[in-house]
Amino acid sequence: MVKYCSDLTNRSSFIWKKHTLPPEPIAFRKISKRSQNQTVILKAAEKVFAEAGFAGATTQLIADVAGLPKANVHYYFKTKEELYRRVVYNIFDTWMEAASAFDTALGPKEALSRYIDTKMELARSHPYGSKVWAAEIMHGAPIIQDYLEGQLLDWSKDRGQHIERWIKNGEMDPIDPAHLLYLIWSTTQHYADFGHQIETLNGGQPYSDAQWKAAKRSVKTIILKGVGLTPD
Amino acid sequence: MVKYCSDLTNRSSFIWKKHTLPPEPIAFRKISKRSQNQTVILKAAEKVFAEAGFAGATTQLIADVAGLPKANVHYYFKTKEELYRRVVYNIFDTWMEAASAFDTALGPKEALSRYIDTKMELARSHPYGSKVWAAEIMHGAPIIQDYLEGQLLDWSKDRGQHIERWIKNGEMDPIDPAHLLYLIWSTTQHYADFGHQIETLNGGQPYSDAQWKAAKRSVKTIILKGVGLTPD
DNA sequence: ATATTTTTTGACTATATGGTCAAGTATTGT
DNA sequence: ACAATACTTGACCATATAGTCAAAAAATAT
Repeated sequence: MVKYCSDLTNRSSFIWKKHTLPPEPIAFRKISKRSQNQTVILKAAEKVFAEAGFAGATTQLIADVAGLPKANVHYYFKTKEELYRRVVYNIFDTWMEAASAFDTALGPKEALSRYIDTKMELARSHPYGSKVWAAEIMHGAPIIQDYLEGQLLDWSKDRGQHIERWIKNGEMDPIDPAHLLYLIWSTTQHYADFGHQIETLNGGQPYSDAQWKAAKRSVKTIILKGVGLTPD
Repeated sequence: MVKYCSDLTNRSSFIWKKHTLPPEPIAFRKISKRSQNQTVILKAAEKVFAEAGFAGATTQLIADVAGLPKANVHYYFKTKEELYRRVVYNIFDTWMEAASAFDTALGPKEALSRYIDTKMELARSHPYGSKVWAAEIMHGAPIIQDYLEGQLLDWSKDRGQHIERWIKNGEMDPIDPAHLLYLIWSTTQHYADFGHQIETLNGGQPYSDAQWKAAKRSVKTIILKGVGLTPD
């Protein structure tokens, strides 16, 4: 895929007076329009898929949230399924990128600690993505199955081997690596997927910065101690 | 609601030859037919809602899974939403019943240990219910919000106070009770909600009895050690 | 036996929604 | 300036589906 500029660049947020300012480079504008609209639509779609599920998400609602007419959404994404695919792929990419925080060059304590932190931050910053992912898996991973069997399996095996090495070296207590990973995944994602429940039990208030910090600390403390490491 | 007999009794599993066997008591049969069909429909609905989501679940599919014509489903449950409500209420009841396994009369080790065991067993025996619950919360708890603010909040507060007492008595390490509960909920439910992912990472094989046992053991080990208790 | 109530079921309807299209507008290339 | 390309959008259509209904069958009561 060719990329002329970052999707994050959003030059349309400026208001250009006609003919009073120099035109942008051609290639830039050409791509910008597409990628700009696609980004807006993808963001809206992620939210709507998360809150209504695939079947409950209507292209009309996605269009409304994106602030575009429905036909325009279909201009950029042929079908609702294609749009959904793109959303799911983006989430998977984000997650795999975060997975690199599990850096086995560091010791178990640092590696696990940083991985948990990263996952918690992702739960906070990408709650919609997390929910879409959860729903995708719960429905049998119709779209992402190949990736599960490929990249995710490889990553899990690799990290599992490092964990087993640490255990053999006496750097942490013996535990089945798979269950440790599941525990980390589930706990961190819970703060996104069940954010509504947590908010309700928090007196209807969303977590403050301090509460997020405390949550991260609590989760890290239990898990690290749980595998025989000493949290700071 | 009047109940003449348990829903679990299923006398239709026998094949009665016409006029060769004595008829069942009238009151029994009258209710039996209703509750029997309702039970079948509710079970089918739970599965379909879990696998397709509320919007994706069609009454036709629910009827097919239940082995009945669609109109018959609507005879027992006026609307799809009513059927969904009943499914969600049943799940909540099951969960609150399991919540009593968190018996604070026992010490922290036994209480937590049994609660985790019970939740793990529930994840294994009621995976569909768990998924429906997860989706309900992820979509903002449109149906179950009142129960979250009532029963679940009360239960959590109560158990939280007991945990704090244990901590004060030096029976376990200091930890915010809310995060401990979330960690237990998320981890145990993960084995239901993300069962598909776990199965994929398990070489496409569902967990055997031994694997479930090992999973329970691993989860209990990490959590108990994580709060300063010594697992067996 | 007969009346009454409950259950069954195919056929039907109203509506919502994914997707199309063609006509128009804006942008870009020469 | 002009042609070509890319984007926009209201109107439209085919289909799927929640829910209805009436007529019949079965079960139950008297």
